[in-house]
Amino acid sequence: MTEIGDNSAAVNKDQLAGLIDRIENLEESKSNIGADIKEIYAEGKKAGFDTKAMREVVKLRRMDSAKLREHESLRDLYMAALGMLADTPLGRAALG
Amino acid sequence: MTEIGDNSAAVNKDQLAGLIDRIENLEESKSNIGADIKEIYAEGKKAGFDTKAMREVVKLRRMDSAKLREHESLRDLYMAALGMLADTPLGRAALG
Amino acid sequence: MTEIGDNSAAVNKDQLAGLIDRIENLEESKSNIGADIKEIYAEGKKAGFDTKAMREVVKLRRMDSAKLREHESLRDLYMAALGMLADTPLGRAALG
Amino acid sequence: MTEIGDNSAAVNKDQLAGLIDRIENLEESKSNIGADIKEIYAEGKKAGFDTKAMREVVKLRRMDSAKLREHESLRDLYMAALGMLADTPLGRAALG
DNA sequence: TCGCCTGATAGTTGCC
DNA sequence: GGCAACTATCAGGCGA
Repeated sequence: MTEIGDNSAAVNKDQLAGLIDRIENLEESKSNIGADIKEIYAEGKKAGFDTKAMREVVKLRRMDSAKLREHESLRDLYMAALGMLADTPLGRAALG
Repeated sequence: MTEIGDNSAAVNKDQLAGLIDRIENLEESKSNIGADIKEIYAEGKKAGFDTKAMREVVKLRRMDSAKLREHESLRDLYMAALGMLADTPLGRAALG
Repeated sequence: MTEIGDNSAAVNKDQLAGLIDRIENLEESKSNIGADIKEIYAEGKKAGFDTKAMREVVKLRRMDSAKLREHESLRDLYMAALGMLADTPLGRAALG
Repeated sequence: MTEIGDNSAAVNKDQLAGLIDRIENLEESKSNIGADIKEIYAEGKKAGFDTKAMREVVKLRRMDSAKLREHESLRDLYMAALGMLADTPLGRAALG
């Protein structure tokens, strides 16, 4: 066991408390932002937009386009292997 | 308060216990099946398949195709509105 | 670049189909069980039980066996790791 | 049949772009905060704290203020609703 | 009955 | 590379 004298313990206590405090503040901010985002989706919904589609747009835009295409290729390959690439726009694009 | 005599209380106790028991058994089965599914994905991964793509295939197959196309249309419409439908297979399909 | 050609699809086709099939079967079972559970709640409701209360019983019993234990072990671990904090406001707050 | 034509896209285009833009900005903030939090944990680690224990402190403090309260109110509600069960094995298990 | 909101589940990411 | 924590999505229940 390392020796924990009063001083070093005191230092650590304050230090730890400081770290925890900073983390908790940041987490609260993060949480507030989450709420804000939620509100915007709600706003979009009231304006007649489809929330699910909005979310997917955001997701697609966030994805690196190289990764995105790789993922799509793979998925389409699997779909093709299952004989399911017939009559969707997606399927046609992949086959084209 | 309704009057709850011993008999009626007894009946209800057993009945309730039975219901709860059946529910808990079913929930356990459900949970086991979840674990089984997880295993199959792991198996697929070991066989060299991309798990993420597999999941999306399952998801797409599960979706009612009418709903799926509606969702895709909407998403593409939004993407188009944002000027982002240029150089992906997806985009070309939607524009085509 | 990975080669996305006929052969790679051909080799794994049956295997993939098998995996997907097994997953879909399990998902269906799971879904059926969900329906069964729902029925039991309905049955309980017809028998005069309060559905919400029933759900709470199930939830609470689930928590009691899992989460409360986790909570305790979490607390123990925390106390062991951070015993040095036992008499600070922070420590008291966390332990209290 | 819904009309998917130029006009519907045109009408909402700016509005949609605005919403998406706001969301993306917020998500970026959120993501930055996440990075900040990560840094603080790293800082704590360098200072000799156990990261896992730190995370547990944060988690526990979060639980203490939120979940434990919920757990209690759940239990109260359950007790009120099902007081009739107070002295059955089931009841004792749930209440115990 | 519809919309909202919470709780459950699935998916992703980061750590070991 | 597997495992565990966290996040985001989805579905079901509740209240208006």
